[in-house]
Amino acid sequence: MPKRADLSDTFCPVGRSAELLGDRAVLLILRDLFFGRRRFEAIAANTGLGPQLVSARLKLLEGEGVVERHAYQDRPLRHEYRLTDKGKDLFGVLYAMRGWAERWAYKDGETGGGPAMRYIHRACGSDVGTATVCPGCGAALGYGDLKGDPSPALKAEQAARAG
Amino acid sequence: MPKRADLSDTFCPVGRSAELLGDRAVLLILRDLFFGRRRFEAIAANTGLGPQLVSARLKLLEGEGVVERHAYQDRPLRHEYRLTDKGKDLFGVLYAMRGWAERWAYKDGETGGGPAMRYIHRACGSDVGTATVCPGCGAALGYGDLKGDPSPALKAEQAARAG
DNA sequence: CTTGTCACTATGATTATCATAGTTACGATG
DNA sequence: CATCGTAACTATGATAATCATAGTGACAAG
Repeated sequence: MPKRADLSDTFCPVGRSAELLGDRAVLLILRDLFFGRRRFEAIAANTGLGPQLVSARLKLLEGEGVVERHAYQDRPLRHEYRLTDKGKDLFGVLYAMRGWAERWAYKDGETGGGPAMRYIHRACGSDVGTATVCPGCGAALGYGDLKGDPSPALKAEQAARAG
Repeated sequence: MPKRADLSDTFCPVGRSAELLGDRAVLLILRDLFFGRRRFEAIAANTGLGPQLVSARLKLLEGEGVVERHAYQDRPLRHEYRLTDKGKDLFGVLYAMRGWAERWAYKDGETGGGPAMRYIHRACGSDVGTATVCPGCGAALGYGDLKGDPSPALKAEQAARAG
């Protein structure tokens, strides 16, 4: 493609976010990072993206201050990727995407009755459904407040991709 | 690009959303639709996207049931685009993106002190900041509950693009 | 000293994107 | 009645991002 117009200097906040988030690969990598996958190969395998794309996007995310490269061993030198505070704060976006998909993107019965991914409010134990506020205790929900529980179908899919 | 892997049959809800939302043009068009721009030319002008891209993405969004084409006059025949209920339900995603950008994507003073886009809770009049729950009355916030108020800088930028 | 793992980089074919220009249908202006 | 203007597109060609596949470097284990 030709060089796309730069949105990083627009005053519109959605435009600024779109510059980073309007990209399939970025979204999938962030999802995996939130899911706890920190290693390059694990991310590449689960997302199905080629190593070149994963590499490019992780560099981009690092440059944006959303992700940090961290050596987890010295001999041989190996790195893992972690979300920074700025990165963790993107949880609201991914959680909203998940909520929308749970409500609209599945055929009846496709997930076996429940959601593809259940979230439990750690503090009170309630299943929060797709709400932004805990239906049990009324608290606002952020990353860290929630415990994800993938459905059997989702778990099987991920296991298959991990090879 | 080569044909990218299809994510519409993954069990991961973020993956399904990413198939649609992991695209700059889609995000910008949705933003404009939420902002009240319904006409093709208005969207093309404000987003800065070429007519071919706008056309392709509106067709995609229509096919996904997110947008509806609606004739607003007969002679000559003219169409406008409106969000369906499924489309309006994407507000949470765009709102989360806006919140993240307001918190992280601006340099100090760049917006003149306040947010680039203020949101007021219609029911109680509170400025909601970037919260998902009204800080004034505690209600959960959705599209329709909020009244957007662009900062002078953002208003000027949009006026300039409208030509 | 061959095999395996991890984190990448290199290469080449494919195709989406952009900028620009053109089209269709109509109404209004001169 | 011929041109101009507007809205909503479609057509064309150059450019560049993406994918699949293969290869690299550093080390450890067998």
